[in-house]
Amino acid sequence: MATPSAVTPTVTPRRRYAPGEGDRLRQDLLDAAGALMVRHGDIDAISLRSVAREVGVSATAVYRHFDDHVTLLREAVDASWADFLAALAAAKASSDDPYESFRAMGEAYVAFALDRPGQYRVLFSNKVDVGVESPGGLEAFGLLIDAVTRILVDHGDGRDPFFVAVQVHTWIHGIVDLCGSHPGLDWPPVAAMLDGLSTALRLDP
Amino acid sequence: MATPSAVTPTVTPRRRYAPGEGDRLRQDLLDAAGALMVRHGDIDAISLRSVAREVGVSATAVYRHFDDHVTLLREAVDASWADFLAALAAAKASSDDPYESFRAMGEAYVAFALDRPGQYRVLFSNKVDVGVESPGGLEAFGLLIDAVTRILVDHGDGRDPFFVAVQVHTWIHGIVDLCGSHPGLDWPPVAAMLDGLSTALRLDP
DNA sequence: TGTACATCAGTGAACGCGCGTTCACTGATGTAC
DNA sequence: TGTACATCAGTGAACGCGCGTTCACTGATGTAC
Repeated sequence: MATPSAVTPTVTPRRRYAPGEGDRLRQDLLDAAGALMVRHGDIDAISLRSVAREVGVSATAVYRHFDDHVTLLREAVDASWADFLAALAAAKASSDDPYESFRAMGEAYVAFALDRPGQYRVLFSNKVDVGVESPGGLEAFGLLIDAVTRILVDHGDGRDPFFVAVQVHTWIHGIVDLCGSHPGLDWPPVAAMLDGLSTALRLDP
Repeated sequence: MATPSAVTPTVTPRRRYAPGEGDRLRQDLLDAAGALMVRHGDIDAISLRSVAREVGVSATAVYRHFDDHVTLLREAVDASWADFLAALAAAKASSDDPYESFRAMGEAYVAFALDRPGQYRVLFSNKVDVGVESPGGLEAFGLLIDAVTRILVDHGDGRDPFFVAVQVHTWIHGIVDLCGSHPGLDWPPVAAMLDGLSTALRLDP
């Protein structure tokens, strides 16, 4: 048996950034933490050393850019919220029609949650003992209230937009969280579930 | 300053079980694991040593009753499913009226989830990389399909009971998971959300 | 183009900790007499 | 009632591991000449 990779090792060593470019490692670390979130779906499973390993750097190098482990994770979570918010905002702005805009938001929400269930879980299924609320979540919820309000106004529907938005959010969260957590079961198609949601909540055109 | 507890230590040492009674420690360990689930809401946070510590026993003692760490946790999760199932079944059987029975199930579901959010999370918000489906979950879902079917029949409603049961489950899961994960936000009252659910899904009398 | 050098991106050894698991053991208990 | 003893519930030290964090350091890079 020849060992063909004896000369060319499988892991090419990382090239260090040039002086002045060192801050790029900071972004690499945040990206790596995001990738680990996607893979593990549990923020507690993301160690400082695993992030460094993912980038190909020693654990000590992390301390050049972040105060400590929790600071790194906090920033990575904030970046995930920004991703999520951007996806939702783009979907919302994709149409002037309230119904199409709402529907696009729902699809973007579901797509984000099912494409990256781990990352979604980190954002929305936080630990019981977490204390602080993320501003990203509130901002995303604001987008939803706005979209629902436009539909209710269009319908001349007197329901409370906040309450209906909570209904939409709890339901859609339940759909993606259960489907994402138990992909082995044969759920109805997501599109059918979204149709069922907007019909039941009378948010159809 | 006197130290009044110098003679009577705060932690009274555990009395060992008598010969022949040793199996009782097994139940104590499962109970302790359940208590830690309630507290942490994350099965990965429950170490073998923490369960032993909770009971007041050395880590080694666990091995007299369980093969290893994962066997202990698996049995503890199974016991939690049994708890949940029993609560749901009792609520279902509490009335012959399909609507009252359904409503009682909903309230029992919510009560379980909000009283013990950690335990609920362990059961329903499993990790992304978990492989096996629990039979307890399927059995509980069977109860729900049955309850929904009775209402649809009573209504002469032709909808697919499975689909409607999935709608109920996803929604109610979303409600308790979001409310449980973010208790700091001012959600509408749970009773109002349950009313909204049965109205929107036309499961009212 | 060639070389000396200061900068600063990144390293590697070490620490104390909690973990799962093993091993040989200890000593409280109920029972037989 | 009193004592010797076998049983077996539970212990404590030890292991190798990955973790977060610290410390003193190294050596690749771009630049000045």
